[in-house]
Amino acid sequence: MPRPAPAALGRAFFDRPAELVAPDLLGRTLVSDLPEGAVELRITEVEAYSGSADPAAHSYRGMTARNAVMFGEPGHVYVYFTYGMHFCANLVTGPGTTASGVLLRAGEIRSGEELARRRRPSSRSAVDLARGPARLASALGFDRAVNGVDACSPGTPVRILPGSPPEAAAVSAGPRTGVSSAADIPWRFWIADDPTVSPYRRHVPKKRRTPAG
DNA sequence: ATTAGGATCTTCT
DNA sequence: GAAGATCCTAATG
Repeated sequence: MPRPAPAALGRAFFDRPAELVAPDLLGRTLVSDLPEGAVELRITEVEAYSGSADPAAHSYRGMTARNAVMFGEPGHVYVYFTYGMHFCANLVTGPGTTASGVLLRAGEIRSGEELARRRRPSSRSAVDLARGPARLASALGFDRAVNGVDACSPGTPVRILPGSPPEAAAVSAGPRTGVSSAADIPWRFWIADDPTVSPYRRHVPKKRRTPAG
């Protein structure tokens, strides 16, 4: 007898290297089920960050208060605050507790668009609601309160529906966006020709304000 | 479509 | 003290 399909992806899915989990997340549905309401998003762009060997990963220099969740169990949500105003969200991956993760970079809102629009009034078109990692986190209502949430437990406010990933031929890969080190590693994955994928931007060091001449 | 500059504050050096 | 896994607006082609 076939057993019923699981309601959400389980721990084993995330207990693999980030660069394998990342493309496998594309095309799947992420559910944000917070008190304010539910939003569903089809994942279209991700980036893999791999613990100790990856100089671009937040975990590269060891555990800190900020990145502690990355060092825990795979399948939890790692949310960080950046540029003094934005949140971005990752899913922690394995194998084991290797402090690896997948940054959720972009997606297409499939339901709850009204709530997403309320959270992101500056987006003029629907494809822009979650086109970029901070936009995505904002559209889903992710902030500090979501950091550390287990996406694999029953009744969790964050989960990934199994769905079906895209054909390998539809997946593109390239260098990660906005990273200053290891800029050559092609660990950004996206669904080719999808309008919700964010534009690639190379890292540019921010220019300091010049006090005088 | 592409570019440039500013916003804003946590985090780690 | 300096940089940052970014976004917005305005100006320009």
